[in-house]
Amino acid sequence: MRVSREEKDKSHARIIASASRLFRERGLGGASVGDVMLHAGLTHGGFYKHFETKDGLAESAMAAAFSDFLHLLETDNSHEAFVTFRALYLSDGHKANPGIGCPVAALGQEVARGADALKASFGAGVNRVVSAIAQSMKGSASARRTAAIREFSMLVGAMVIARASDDATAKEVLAACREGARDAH
Amino acid sequence: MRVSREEKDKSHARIIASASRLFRERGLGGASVGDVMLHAGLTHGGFYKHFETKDGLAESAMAAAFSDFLHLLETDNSHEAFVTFRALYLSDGHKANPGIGCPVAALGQEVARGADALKASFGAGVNRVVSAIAQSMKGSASARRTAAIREFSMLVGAMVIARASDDATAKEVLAACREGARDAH
DNA sequence: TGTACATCAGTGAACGCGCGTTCACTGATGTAC
DNA sequence: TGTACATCAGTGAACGCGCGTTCACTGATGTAC
Repeated sequence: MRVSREEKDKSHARIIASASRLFRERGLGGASVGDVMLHAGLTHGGFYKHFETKDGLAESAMAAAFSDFLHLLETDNSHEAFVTFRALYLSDGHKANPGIGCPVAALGQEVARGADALKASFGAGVNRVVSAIAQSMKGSASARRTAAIREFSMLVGAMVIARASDDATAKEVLAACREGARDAH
Repeated sequence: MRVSREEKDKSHARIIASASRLFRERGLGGASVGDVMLHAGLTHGGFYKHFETKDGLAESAMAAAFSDFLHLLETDNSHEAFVTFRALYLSDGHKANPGIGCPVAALGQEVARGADALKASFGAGVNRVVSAIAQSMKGSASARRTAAIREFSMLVGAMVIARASDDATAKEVLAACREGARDAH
């Protein structure tokens, strides 16, 4: 049965929120359209009233994931906020909950094999992260940007390595990167 | 028709080499058993004379990928060899050719969602990389190890970000990490 | 404001497709004598 | 060394399954008068 315009908008938002989480948890290929719709409280057939293809959903879901992920850093650009952000990034909680964590550490490799449109919007997300981190640093604009890129690269790499390894290796990698952070400040 | 024991061993090696490359290029889910066998010059049906499941192949292929990838670093532990290794890692050539590159940057996220057995052998590969990098560094054993972990994390993160982004962002990220490397030495 | 009708969000069955895996078969290899 | 037979690597058709997508249908919503 038809639902009101308002209800449709709510469904749309639920579909994106569901996809944003499930894609990060299971991968773009690991979460089906049916899974996403079920999680949004709908059935799979209605999906195409909201998106033309699964790829279209992926793009919207990724943009939403970057916005969620950047919320702390974009609303508070103090050095303390960045220290908190980095500690959360390298935490066991982040390792265990990719669905509400960094989209780069969760989806980067699948995006790398995806369409150019997806990479373009992913690159825009990366730039938002780098700019937000650079805000909280000291030095010239270009030095801050370079440092922010290196810092973010280390965070992403550490989380990818930790999630893909046995527990002992994961613990050591996260601890080593936390230590490095302490030395640098 | 049956082939000789020697021919079977050659087939086995070709299947692993083919999988090692195709998995890194297309992902574990993106390269089918049929693709791998075709690339090895065989037909799909014979696969199960060599491996019990596709997962079993993934484990063998990943071990082979780590060995290929570590060849330079494990045969020459000089500081110069490491500088070369890092320059190659952050090169456009590595970005464009995941099939013959770092297995962590290519497959980490899929391994993270895989079975514990896969993560254990992946973690062993990570430890080989970290040990090899640490060999080429200065300082106490534990300081070298921590520094090696941070260095490798940065390399992996930079490559994941570069491959998943638009060209301009990718270029900037690889350049920033190359610069950081120069500063540190 | 009421009424008649067109619209369309959501449902659930169905589609074609590619996947991992199984299987009957072939014929050269390896082995027992 | 030669022969007869069992083994088994490789082939290609077939399987069941889940996927993205399509479609006919339903009935409440939105709109024209």
